[in-house]
Amino acid sequence: MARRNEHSREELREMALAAAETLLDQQGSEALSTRKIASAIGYSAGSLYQVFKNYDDLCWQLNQRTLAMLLVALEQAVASAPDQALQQYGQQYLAFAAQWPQRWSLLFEHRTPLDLETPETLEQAIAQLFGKIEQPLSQLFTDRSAEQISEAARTLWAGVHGIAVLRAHNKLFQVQDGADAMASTLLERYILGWQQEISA
Amino acid sequence: MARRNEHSREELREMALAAAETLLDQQGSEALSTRKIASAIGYSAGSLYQVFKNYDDLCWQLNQRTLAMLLVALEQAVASAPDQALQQYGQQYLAFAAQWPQRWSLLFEHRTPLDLETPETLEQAIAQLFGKIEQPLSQLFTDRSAEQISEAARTLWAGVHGIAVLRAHNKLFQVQDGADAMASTLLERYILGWQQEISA
DNA sequence: TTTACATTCTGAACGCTGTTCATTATCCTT
DNA sequence: AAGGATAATGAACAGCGTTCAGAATGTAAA
Repeated sequence: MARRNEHSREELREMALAAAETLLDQQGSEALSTRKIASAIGYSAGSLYQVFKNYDDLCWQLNQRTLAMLLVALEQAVASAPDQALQQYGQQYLAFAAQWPQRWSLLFEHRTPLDLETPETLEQAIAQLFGKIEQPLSQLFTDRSAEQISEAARTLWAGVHGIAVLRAHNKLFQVQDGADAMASTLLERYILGWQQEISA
Repeated sequence: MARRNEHSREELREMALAAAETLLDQQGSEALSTRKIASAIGYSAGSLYQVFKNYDDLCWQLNQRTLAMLLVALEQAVASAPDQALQQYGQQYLAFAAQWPQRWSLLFEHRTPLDLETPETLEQAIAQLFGKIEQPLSQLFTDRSAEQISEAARTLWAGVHGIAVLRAHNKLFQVQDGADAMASTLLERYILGWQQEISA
């Protein structure tokens, strides 16, 4: 038996999540399992239940880390013009989905089983993500209401997300960087069209 | 033991798929299993393997039926103006995803395990779907190349799909019909913006 | 009609999954 | 050193997809 108290609760949690991420990256979410994770850190599967409520909880915590990574990646975007900022967010999002396909997939594959609600921290992270998009949008459309800005932010993010989803799931995109161009034109034309709407 | 030859191969296949659809609609893809499907039609799980190569194959055939349904649903759209046709396609797509959430989810949840390639019939159905969107687009943008039309079709469909995905996965949409409005403005502004681009 | 063959179908088995829990092993305190 | 607390295990359970020997049934030949 492994030495008792060899690792603290927090250490065990960190080790398990790190091992899970490695396994996830290398073999995909299908190959993830409590036994494999536990074995990778020299513990038995049962021990994980001291740190995680269940397998779903483990996935939520993985997703939380992924979302934190995504937010950091989006911080990298620096642009003077607000439309450039939106473009950069879009490209960063697509790049992140391409760099961490398995972790990013887990973010959306993993559906809440209805009896468990989405953790609050996850919702906060998502709200933070939307806030980032709303900022340049409100700079571009100063005369629009907060609701309209919010709706536009969700629409544009959904659009870019849809592009990432289709790229990840199948081979609808012959050209590798087709997604980048698609997101770019989507954002450009949406903004242009909205401005047209206003001036009309 | 069940009577031999009580049902033909084709009957058995049809019964299994119908039972699977019922199970899927009522309990979701997580609850789907070979044993449950077989039990629902009075057979044992092993018998399914006379009709399906494996569970993945069963899912592919389910998805094929769902895609056929979707195509039929999109046929319902009739509009004189091409921009109205696009709007109707978008609304029909969102309506379909809302009416058959589980079947629609299975279409995209179910990832190919890499060793099996996507069935050709499925790819044909997807190509058919894109063709539908390209038609009104090419009417609106007669001076654009086929590649540009194709890219725009994929972009717009990805955008609407992204909206449907986000609505299906969580509660980012307080208002129930928020998705409809989002898809509508997405299409409208994209088209407007693209026209603006051309005239520039 | 009876026998022989061919096919359909089952049910047990295998290895996997998440999860629980009595038991064991270890540490800490008295 | 003894005893209590607890960390960790490993067997167990029910479920999963999948396989396959054997049983059950239909069909055709003798």
